[in-house]
Amino acid sequence: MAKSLRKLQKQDRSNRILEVARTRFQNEGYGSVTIESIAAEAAVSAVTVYNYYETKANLLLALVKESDDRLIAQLNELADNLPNDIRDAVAEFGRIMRAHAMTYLAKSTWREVLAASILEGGKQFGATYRNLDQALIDLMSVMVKSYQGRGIVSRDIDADKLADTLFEMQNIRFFLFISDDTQSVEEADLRFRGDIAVIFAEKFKPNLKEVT
Amino acid sequence: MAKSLRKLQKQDRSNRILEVARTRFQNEGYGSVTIESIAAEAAVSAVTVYNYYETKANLLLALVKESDDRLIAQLNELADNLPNDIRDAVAEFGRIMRAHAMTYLAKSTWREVLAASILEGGKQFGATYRNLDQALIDLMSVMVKSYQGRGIVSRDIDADKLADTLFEMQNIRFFLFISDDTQSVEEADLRFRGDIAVIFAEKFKPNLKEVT
DNA sequence: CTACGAAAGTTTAGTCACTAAAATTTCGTT
DNA sequence: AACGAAATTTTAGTGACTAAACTTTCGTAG
Repeated sequence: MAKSLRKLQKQDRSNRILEVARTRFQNEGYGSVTIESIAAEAAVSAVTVYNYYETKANLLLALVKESDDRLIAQLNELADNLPNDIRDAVAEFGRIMRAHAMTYLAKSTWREVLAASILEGGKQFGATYRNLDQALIDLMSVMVKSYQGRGIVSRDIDADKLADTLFEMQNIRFFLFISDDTQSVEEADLRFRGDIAVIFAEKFKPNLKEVT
Repeated sequence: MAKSLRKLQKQDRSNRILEVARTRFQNEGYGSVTIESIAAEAAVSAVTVYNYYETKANLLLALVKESDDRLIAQLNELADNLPNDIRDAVAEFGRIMRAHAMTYLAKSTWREVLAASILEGGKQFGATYRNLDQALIDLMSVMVKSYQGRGIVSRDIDADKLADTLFEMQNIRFFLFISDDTQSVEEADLRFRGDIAVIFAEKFKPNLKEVT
């Protein structure tokens, strides 16, 4: 047999809910859409929505997850076509993430996503979010290693650790960007470039060199 | 006249609410305390609580703000007694912040605080939170400049920018620490030290030195 | 020192997220 | 065809939060 009717129905209901949620959230804004109305349009009871997605915010999280593939694709494109300066590459990494986010949801909605992912903390959907992060860190790591391979970045430094630090730096800048309605994409870009410049700058006095 | 009765009463009511909230949150946990019960114990109506603090999370935020003074004091103590290595100073900065947070609230409650501060975004209480951040960045900046003054850190780098980057790096590590119930204080310390090591390490190949 | 007006608080009525449990429908199998 | 288990719906309720009507109370002008 193909797949029991029961499972197909379940899958279908789940899809319908997500589909309705997507368009409603996009058109009316996350805050103004009620679970009740999503349920009605998807022809299920509200409780069923909760059975599938636990909370309204998780429904949003599930939606966001769908866009991950596209993001990863864009970043892979960058990784396949790296600029000469690693600093430009890292800055571009951040720019792609912000641009991708902005084409997908409004800042206020992203705040709901971030808030939800923090509250979920140890639990289920929070883990989902962290999976994406790990994939992105890995990608950053590939980039860093590429520059090491080309002899641009010293082999003495631990690529994974540098990638992790750079990614998390981008992460906090993304948080701050999303948290502040007045911060433009250009401003966010500048700030992150500032971080990158500082991170890659030589910081110890040349005559007192004591880096191990 | 000293201060109109009306204002004194207002002040008193506000204090009572905060006081009740503090003990209840501490004893019963944020999630299990209802605004209704806080209002009853403070001898006001629930709506009055909302008039003063807008949301339950903001009530929590107001509470957290109270502890800021103590935190700043501890960090000032560090600034007055800096170790020889700037990396140790920055690591200690982070350690103090985490330790302070853990003595004050449980991780799950901190998650509520962080989530609320993100959701508030542009608005009022979110600004409050950002004020603390700015004070901490300034403190970090003082520290960095001290190392520059002693000739340990190069004068070529912009102290304010380095301080900003280091602070935000600590900030994201704090977020991740709070978001993950399984991450111990020791582990968080190690991760942040990893960041610091990477940030202060020389990253460009010695023979290809091309830093401006 | 009293009466009026504005400030502050309370009541009321309602929306919405979310939950537990009882009742009902529906698929799969014997 | 019929039983049992899976899944959904119904029901009833809690708690955060809000708008608006209503009431109390302080400050002051007469």
